[in-house]
Amino acid sequence: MRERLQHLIAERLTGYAEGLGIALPAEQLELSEPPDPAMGDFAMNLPMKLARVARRAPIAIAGEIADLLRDVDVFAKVEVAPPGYINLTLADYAVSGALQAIVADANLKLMKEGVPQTVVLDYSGVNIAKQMHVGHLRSTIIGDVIGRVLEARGERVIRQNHLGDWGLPIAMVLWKAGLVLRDIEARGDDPLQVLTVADLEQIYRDATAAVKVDPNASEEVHRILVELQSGDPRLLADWQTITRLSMQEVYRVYTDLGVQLTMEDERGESFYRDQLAGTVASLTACGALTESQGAMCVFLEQFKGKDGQPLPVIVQKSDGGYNYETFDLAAIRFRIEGLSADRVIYVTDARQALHFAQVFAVADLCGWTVRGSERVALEHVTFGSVLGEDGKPLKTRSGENVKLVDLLDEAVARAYAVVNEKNPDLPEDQKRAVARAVGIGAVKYSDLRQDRNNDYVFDWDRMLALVGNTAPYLQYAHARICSIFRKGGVEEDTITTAPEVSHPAERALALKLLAFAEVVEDVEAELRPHALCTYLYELATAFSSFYDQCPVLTAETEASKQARLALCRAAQRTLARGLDLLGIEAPREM
RNA sequence: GCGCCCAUAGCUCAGGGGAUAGAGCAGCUGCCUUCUAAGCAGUUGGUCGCAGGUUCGAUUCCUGCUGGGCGCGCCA
Repeated sequence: MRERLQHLIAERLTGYAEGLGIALPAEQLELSEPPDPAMGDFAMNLPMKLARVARRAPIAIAGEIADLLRDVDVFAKVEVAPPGYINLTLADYAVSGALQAIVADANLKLMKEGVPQTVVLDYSGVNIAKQMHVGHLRSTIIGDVIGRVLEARGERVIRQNHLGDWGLPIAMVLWKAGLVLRDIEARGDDPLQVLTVADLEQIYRDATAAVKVDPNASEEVHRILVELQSGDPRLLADWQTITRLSMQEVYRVYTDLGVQLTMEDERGESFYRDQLAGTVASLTACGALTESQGAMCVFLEQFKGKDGQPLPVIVQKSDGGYNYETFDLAAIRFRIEGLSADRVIYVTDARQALHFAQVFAVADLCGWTVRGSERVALEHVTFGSVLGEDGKPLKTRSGENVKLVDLLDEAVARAYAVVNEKNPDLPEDQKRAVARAVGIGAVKYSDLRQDRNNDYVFDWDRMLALVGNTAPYLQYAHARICSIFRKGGVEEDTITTAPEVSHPAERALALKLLAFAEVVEDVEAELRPHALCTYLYELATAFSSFYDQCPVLTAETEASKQARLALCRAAQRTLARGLDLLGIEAPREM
């Protein structure tokens, strides 16, 4: 709607602008919301911008522009307000018609025009032999929302779960896990049944403790890493077991969270093991490599270290092994050549910003990102850390952090207590389903609603809140609409009436609904899910207010009832779709 | 030392060159014989960290400072 108005107004004012000697592109027209809805539906500050170049009073220009817009059909009211605003009120038919056009589209006008891009989306990136704790939530759910939004816009998304499955920590676990596994096999048991990731974590902690005090142990672990990476069959078999054991627990969490990653998306560090030597060779071929202190490095002038000297990107360690720089470089090549990516998005915490900036620069340096006349975009989508009560980021492997499964269990338990109290007549299995949707939704939303760049201190009550600006508030609005349909015996798919927009609350709701597509566009452009949360909260607020003031089933006339039902239908579909983009369920009853 | 991010109401956060800076929580007042009160309506609460600069206009952009977080050679 906003975009259509911009073009319409730009067209109308072309002649006027030319008179002032100014070109007027539609995008340059800023249409904002007036501070008070009573002033109008849209506000334009163009007169103040023109006043500068025209060297005339803004208010006079506003008056002239208002006169030019006054006879446009879609405007019911065009008013000038000091110091130089023009407030526009749309005709009811225009609002209603625009909303009807959106609802007529199965995708609510989210799909973009043009050829889809292939977007490789790297997120979650869980570590093997480590339980997911609250710090792992962010990459997983922010990445998931980005994937859903890109797909809704029509892009082809290839998800990649870059597992931490081939580094030193794995060697630590393998070192101590061998005996445990032999023991289990001797008893004829299946390790996948009897071992848990918590066990692996304990093994890891024991190993790190041993390595700390014993230099021989450290050597042993490094030897194991080399043997694993050179294909020792026994170690590989154990590694496989540990990986599957870890991932089976990860998938339980993904399922709880409604995260769309599957085994097909698993492309961990180990996947690139046979491409590492080739990657280094390719760097040599492009003349980027230098040896320094026994390690093979790429030095980039733009990155300086503490001493002010250029910082190396180490791609092969002095012991001949590879590190995560090499894995990421190999992954870039694979994603561009093997997966035909037009764009690669990394959803990783902000602390890795330097790492990715370096790795991207190396890829550019060697021309890997050039394809024909196009350049493949490599983007790091950063996010802040989850901090402990001391204000420090949660340590990755400390083991004292709140486990994700515990957080989700608690969330569902608290939600169940509320469902049980508010809606005791609901069948038991439905109560459980609602509790899951509400509890998990609350956790995801509490993270997503905040700008991703900010750190936050982990807090149970904040993450599990069920009132105020939370997922349950949005779900509640949705459930209330469904309840109207249920009580009224309404076949919602058969609604074809135009929505009603005469009451201020109806109008506010309708106008909010008109903005859905542009918000999703914005979320896509900036890769910032919290903008969608903000919008959906405002939408739910507009609905709740409408719900309070405008009876639907007992509306004064049958025509009004039908038109309000149409408005409800639009709100319900938009809320459901918006929640779906956030990966949050929208129960029809709660 | 260099680099990145951050500072807005008691708390948690939106906003981002333009009209009286907005929500949630907490506090106070009303509203359930009428579509789910997980709600609605109202109200209290702010020198937008400090100092300069650009601009008709700065909380928003620029510079400096203060205070926090993070990163900076063989962990990932």
